[in-house]
Amino acid sequence: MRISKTRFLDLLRCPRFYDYTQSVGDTIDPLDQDILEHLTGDAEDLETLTKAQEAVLNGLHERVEREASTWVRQRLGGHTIDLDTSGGQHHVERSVHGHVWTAELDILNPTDTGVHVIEVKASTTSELSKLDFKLNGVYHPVFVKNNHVHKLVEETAPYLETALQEKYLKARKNLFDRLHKVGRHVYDLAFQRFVYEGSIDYDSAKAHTYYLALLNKDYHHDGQETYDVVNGEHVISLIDLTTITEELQSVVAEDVRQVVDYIDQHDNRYQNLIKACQKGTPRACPYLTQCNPYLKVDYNVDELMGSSYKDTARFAHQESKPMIADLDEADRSKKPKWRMQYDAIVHDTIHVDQASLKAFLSHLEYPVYHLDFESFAAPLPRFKGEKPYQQHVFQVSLHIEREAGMCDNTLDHVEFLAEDHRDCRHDVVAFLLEHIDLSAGGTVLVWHKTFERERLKELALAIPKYASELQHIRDAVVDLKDGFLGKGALPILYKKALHGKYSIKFVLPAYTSITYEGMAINNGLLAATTYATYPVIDPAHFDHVLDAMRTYCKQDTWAMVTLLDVCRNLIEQNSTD
DNA sequence: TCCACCCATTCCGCTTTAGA
DNA sequence: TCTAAAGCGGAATGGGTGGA
Repeated sequence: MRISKTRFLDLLRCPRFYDYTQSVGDTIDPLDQDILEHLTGDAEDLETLTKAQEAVLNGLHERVEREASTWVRQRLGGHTIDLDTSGGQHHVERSVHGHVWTAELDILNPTDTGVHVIEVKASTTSELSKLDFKLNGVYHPVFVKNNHVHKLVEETAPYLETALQEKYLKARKNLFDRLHKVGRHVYDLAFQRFVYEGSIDYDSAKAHTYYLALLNKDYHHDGQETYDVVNGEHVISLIDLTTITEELQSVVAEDVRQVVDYIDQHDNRYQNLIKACQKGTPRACPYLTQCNPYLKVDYNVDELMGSSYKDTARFAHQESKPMIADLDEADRSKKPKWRMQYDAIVHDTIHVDQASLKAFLSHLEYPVYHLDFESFAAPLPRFKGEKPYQQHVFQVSLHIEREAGMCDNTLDHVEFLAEDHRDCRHDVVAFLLEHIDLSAGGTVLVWHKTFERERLKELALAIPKYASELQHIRDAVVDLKDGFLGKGALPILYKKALHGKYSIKFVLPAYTSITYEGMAINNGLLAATTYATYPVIDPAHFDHVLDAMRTYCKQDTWAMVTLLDVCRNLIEQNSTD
């Protein structure tokens, strides 16, 4: 059998995976899954994209590879074999235990002194820097950057004092965990190395260095066409993982052996929900609901608020209680929220914390500006001051409610939409300052305030001239979600239709009749990808597409107007009792 | 005076949730 | 893919107490 890296990692999940591929068949084309994973993380939301749009999105990832390639040539010299060379990515394979293991090396870079092998990831150094640890209030790095290359601190300062050593080893251990955010990239590289070093292409007489190429989270673009070093930072960071991947070779060899055993054994025994299922992530096992059919059923224990996959595994598997209604008194009393959810399902109770809801509403000042941003995050920054994956706001919707309940869907609505890919930050700021007037008080209402507040902060940084005005808007932001979820041990509002969730996707159908069904653009991710693919949209349809985007964004803020009304009505009903 | 022990508080890392 | 906030639980810290 030929086993690619992706296939190998899937088979390694659990003993049962191989049997599923035999009996159920592949549920998702591995190639498609890779594209989806990189670009959106949610397969459902991409269904309406055309092939041309998919190609554009895929190209964004390829651009990162090209930048990495350019940077490798500049930094390390030599001659690179990559996407753009005749053969494309360098294919390698190795025969072990009667199977052929294959890998595609993103960049192979032979120089006079040795060979560099580089795996490019379209993710940032953010998680890498989170490995850093604190001792006595002082932060210590796990990777040290020298001459634009990150190396393990042990390779630059080998003698660490004992207390540091202990903490360091703990942080370092994450690099060996293939399910860890950084570790999975390291493991990928280690597998590439395993295959490469057993292939006919490998020349053991040469020195080999293994790098991960990531986007540098500390890079701020200078707005130029090409990516040069700006303030000592380059958009690509190279991580030297030669030592770690060397140590990982025995682990990979053991895992390869393990996969062969899984294939030979045809083990289809009952499998508990484990971390390797990657539930709730873009890398979730495609057979998750085959192993755990209860996950498809409404009101299962996975809906319990604040529960982890371990809780789900314990209830559903160990204790055979897959439904919230199955929970006994002891389970329910563990968390007030769990009891509330149980009551909502079993007794159909509707939870309303009148006092907290009143308090929330009394804090609102009118006019209330119902605000929503749509934005797009490009892996490679496009405009001056932007970082990799920085969210660029391209659309704003605003419903203005002058007095409680006084808001017309059309008359009190204003919007901004960028119709091309030029830097629109100034336009967005001008729009906000023109329409949001807080001089006589007022509230800026959003759903999930972290998002809009971060964008306002970035806009203030990008356009310092209006920093204080933007800060003023930012200070006036109130999260409508707080009126539902609240801050206490129990939410302010709950009913079983929420399924334990407070995203707009669940709240809207639970409390209103507003629906996004039948809309060409019906979620934020689709709006963002549509913006990203402007250049390939058929000009004959372009106006139609812009209309669809406007309709969607307008509906988002109108939904908030409606939900605020729902809150007020819940109070009124009670006070007339 | 020292130290073991208990309990309460704080710190820290990890996970979950939400937005695009 | 990214980010921040919040919650959780375990580890670390620190104060008080009592016995040697």
